[in-house]
Amino acid sequence: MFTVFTMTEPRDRILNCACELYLKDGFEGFSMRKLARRVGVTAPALYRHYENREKVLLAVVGQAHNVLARYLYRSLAGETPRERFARAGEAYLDFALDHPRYFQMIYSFAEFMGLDEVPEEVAEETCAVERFWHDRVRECVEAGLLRSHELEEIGLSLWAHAYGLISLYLHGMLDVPEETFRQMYAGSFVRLLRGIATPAYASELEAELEAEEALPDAGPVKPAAK
Amino acid sequence: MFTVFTMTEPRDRILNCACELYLKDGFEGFSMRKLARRVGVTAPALYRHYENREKVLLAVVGQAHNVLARYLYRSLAGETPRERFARAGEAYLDFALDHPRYFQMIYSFAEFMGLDEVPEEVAEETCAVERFWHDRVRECVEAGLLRSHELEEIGLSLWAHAYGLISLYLHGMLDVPEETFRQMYAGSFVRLLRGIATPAYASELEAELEAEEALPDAGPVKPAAK
DNA sequence: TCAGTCATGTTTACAGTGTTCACCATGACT
DNA sequence: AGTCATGGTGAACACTGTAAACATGACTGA
Repeated sequence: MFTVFTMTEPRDRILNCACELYLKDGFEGFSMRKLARRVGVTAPALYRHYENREKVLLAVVGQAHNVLARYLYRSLAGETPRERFARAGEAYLDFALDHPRYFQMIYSFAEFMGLDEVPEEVAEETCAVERFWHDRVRECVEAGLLRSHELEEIGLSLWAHAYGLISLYLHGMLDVPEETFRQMYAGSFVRLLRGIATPAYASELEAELEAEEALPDAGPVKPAAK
Repeated sequence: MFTVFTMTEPRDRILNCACELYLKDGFEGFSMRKLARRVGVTAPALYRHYENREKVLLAVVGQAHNVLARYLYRSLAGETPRERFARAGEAYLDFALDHPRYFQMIYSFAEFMGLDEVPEEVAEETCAVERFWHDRVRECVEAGLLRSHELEEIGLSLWAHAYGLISLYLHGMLDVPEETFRQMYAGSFVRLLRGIATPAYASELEAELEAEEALPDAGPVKPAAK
């Protein structure tokens, strides 16, 4: 028995194919019959392993969250709170640009399925992302970089801002090339940062901005990340 | 001929019913046969007036944009740039909370339909919203409230931030009651505002914040709107 | 060895979808 | 009176998600 594929549990084989199919055809093009063909089986067989289409896609959302978690986790390799913070912002962007369909899936699943409540599992995983942001903020508050007022809500501001920018871009509302968007993301990040930074850190950012303006074309793209 | 309804063009009757149906059943529940029943006609008849389902929904997106435009337009009644700016932020929020389905439709249409390009008409109308924000920002820059650097991108920051917050809330990711969310929106708005305000306006905001903290429960909910 | 059970598949079927086609009524204009 | 566009109909096609009934083959206990 050297063939790994036939060894894998049917549930996992289906999930793998479901991810492939979703990433290729998107939500609209995802049908149980197509999935079955890909798995090499007829459609009703899938119902032995997943209750229905919704549950299959729910599993795909889980995968999407796993991938996001890997990206975010990597940012913890940063050595200072400040660096971890900046890297987390980049990681979130990288995830969204590398896996746009996963990004959309994470946030639009309920909308797509026509549910008016987000399923428990999804809500939990989303909550984890929120906590991750919150931890990065708390660290920076303790390091004297960010204001301590409304600690809870600062994380939300950052999250919403990043999500909003990315979402508008992915929805095709911005109509700029990817590299340009990365710069806009970084720039916008700094603007928000100025609003939540302690006076000390804010004036530091200010200095970086002025230095950048002195040599406008050669300046660093992401001052906050340095 | 006193009956207005039978006088209206069939295209408009269909559009009206389509809006009703979409607002009631959402995207997932929107079918041509249901629409036909509502109009009082069989499904194929609809194709005399609209090329296909996509075009019908495109018309609904147009309606959604009209409603948004009305909300934004009202904010122009503000007497100073600063007030118009604050009112625009409120109007955007009001629209989203009053018509969540329209709000989602505006930004998720292409995603829902499985298109990878946003249709021309939608792109244009979205562009108009962006310009509206841009105008509010420009006014405030000229009035010495907002920094003049990166004028273009400041509008984007504001738009993305507002969109992100609202979108997360509507997707059920925030799990707070509406009134709480309104306060979070206002608070987050001020945080970003601090990052894009001129030093003079920023210190003014700072003063308001401190005043609010002096009497934490009785303070105004939206200092930026006053 | 044999009967039984369980996991996993298949075939068939149903109701619903978007859309097309061939056909038919009606009312306006030549 | 005849023509023609307008706006409707019913039947049909190729899909969809999903349920019910049935088949098969591996594993188990007697």
